[in-house]
Amino acid sequence: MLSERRLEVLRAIVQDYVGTEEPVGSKALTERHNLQVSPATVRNDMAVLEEEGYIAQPHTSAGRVPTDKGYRLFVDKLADVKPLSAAERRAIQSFLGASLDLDDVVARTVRLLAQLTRQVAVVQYPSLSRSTVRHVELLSLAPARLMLVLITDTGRVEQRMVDCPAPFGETSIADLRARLNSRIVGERFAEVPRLVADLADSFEPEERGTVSVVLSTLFETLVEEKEERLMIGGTANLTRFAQDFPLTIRPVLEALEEHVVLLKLLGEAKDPGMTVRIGHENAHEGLTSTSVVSVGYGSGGEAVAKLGVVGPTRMDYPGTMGAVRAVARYVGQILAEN
Amino acid sequence: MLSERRLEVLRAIVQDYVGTEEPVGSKALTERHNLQVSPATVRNDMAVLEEEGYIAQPHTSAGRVPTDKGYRLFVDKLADVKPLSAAERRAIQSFLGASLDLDDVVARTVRLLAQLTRQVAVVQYPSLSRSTVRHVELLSLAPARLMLVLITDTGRVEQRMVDCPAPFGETSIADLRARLNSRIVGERFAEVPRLVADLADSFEPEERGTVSVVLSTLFETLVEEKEERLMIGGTANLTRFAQDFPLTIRPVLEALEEHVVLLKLLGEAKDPGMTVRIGHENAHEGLTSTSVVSVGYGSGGEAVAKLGVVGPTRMDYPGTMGAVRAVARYVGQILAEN
DNA sequence: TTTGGCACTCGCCGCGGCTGAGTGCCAGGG
DNA sequence: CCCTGGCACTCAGCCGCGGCGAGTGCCAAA
Repeated sequence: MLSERRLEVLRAIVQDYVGTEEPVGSKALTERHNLQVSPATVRNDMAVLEEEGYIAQPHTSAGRVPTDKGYRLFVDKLADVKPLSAAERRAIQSFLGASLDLDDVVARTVRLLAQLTRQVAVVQYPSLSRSTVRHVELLSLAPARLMLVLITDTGRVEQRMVDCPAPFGETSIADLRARLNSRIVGERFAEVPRLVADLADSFEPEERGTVSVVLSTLFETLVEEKEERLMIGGTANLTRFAQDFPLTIRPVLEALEEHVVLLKLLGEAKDPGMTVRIGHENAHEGLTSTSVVSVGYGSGGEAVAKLGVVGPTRMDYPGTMGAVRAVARYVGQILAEN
Repeated sequence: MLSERRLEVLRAIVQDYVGTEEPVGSKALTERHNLQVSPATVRNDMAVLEEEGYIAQPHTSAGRVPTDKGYRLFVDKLADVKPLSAAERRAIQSFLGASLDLDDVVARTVRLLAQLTRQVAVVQYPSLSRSTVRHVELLSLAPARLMLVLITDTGRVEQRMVDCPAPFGETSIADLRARLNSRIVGERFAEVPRLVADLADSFEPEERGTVSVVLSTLFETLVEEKEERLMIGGTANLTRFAQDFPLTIRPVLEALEEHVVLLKLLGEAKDPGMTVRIGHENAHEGLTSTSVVSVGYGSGGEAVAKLGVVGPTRMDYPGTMGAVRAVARYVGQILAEN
């Protein structure tokens, strides 16, 4: 177990390094933080911290830099989430308050988060399986062609074409529509397949085939494929780390374009509260020198999706966590009002 | 007017520079292209070309580099669009062929274009005002709350909430829905406001207010605000120009995040065929060192939107133009089949 | 108009020395 | 036992230097 002062030294190292982006030495530390001890003592402490793997030197005779393990300790034990300033909160409220529909909410949230944290923002659309059904609509576009529209309580709208094996009359459509709605409105999407499993049985034999095709294409595609969408923004912020540029930024941009990767990443954060994944804790190769701060959000009590930011491991964790959490809360509020 | 050989020299310079990314000198030119003249002659020609502003030297005693004006001449007079290889065409077809719906088509197109050109791809969603109405749907979500869903012939679906001043009965909704559909199905969106202007008049006085609110919120928002959307991809390709990195890439990423800017850019390209804007021809400041190759696409004869790529002025114009044109054609085909 | 020759320019590269921040170690003192 | 000041050592980064070579412009001859 590390002594109180050594933890304090680690905290100081993290703070200074985040601020200056340069390896920090013992002398600078004692000057910038009033540690009440001499540089020599700090040196000894740093030697111990290095021994334990919390910090490292880029090369001999340079200052120290926190390791992933060091950041982890910092985040877990040494840092508090920094609340936003009143001005920032007002900015959030006025910016998100003017949203028109779900697409707009998501788009604005991404911009806002990128701006507040000066990092790359990622916002997942409210997940279907965790939302409830507000309305189902069936439209006949052509004799054997239907369009199915789903509306969720979070305002998300999904539609899909369905090609029927045989023409399907208007009255049958109305019938199916009514039955679908009466069965599943207010239910969670995850429950829908179960709830409508036997729906085809109650139709005339010659219509049964069509109904079951509609139902299966429908729920398969909606639940499985279109389930997860997300929007990212603020990629220009990546250029702020001029460091070892092309090498660092390339794999990150590539990873960000792979929405599947990001969704998996967000999905792995099981904690419904805030999750911070640091450096190599991220499974994906392109993101091993970045940290991901994510949190669930949703209208009312439950989280229906996640949002967060991706930035260098050398980031301002307290500030970022504060911004992410605050934005998540306001978005939840906006969705609930909808 | 430049002599034939001087044009040939310019073409050779552009080709070599695009290939090597390094200023090209007179000797290298005569070696790599069989110009049948000596380096000294080429030097004289280059002096003239520089005089005329087609090429420039980064610094004394270095090779020459094409200017924007040089690229312009190259594109206009010296280059042919390079058709794709059979393999590439097959790739396009199989990749786009599997698309499910419009979102999917657009997403796949972006990926495809980015991959083919190894540059940043931009695809605009089919514009509403240039599409025709396939179907209009009105749903009652709550007594005084409607949802309006528009489906276009290109498969695009737009929805919007409408808060009514007073409750609106089911039969009235059905009535309005039927009248709307009978009036505007098959018509262009741009015509819709005109076509339904007098629709409210035919309703009972007490419903008139609601109907007109529905119509106005509706068409205003849809036509004006949600008109233009686009998707971009392949930003990781920006990292291929390691050159003066952070400075170059930053403003481009910023510009790409401003969809409004890109839409304006695409909109300015009046030519329904292919348009190439080189360097400073792009009004936006962040894009003055990039070129934009864009082309309209659409189902059937008319262009309903644009797609293109953004890359460094030093790009393979013939190849890029070939890829952009080919992709646009296939996308049009896919949309027409829908 | 083209060509070979020639002197000149100047960015790039590798070398070597200097500097200074930072370290590790040690002996002395609370 | 822990802290402290002192001291020698290390090494990345910076600067200036000289040589190299690709490339140029000019000129006189064909």
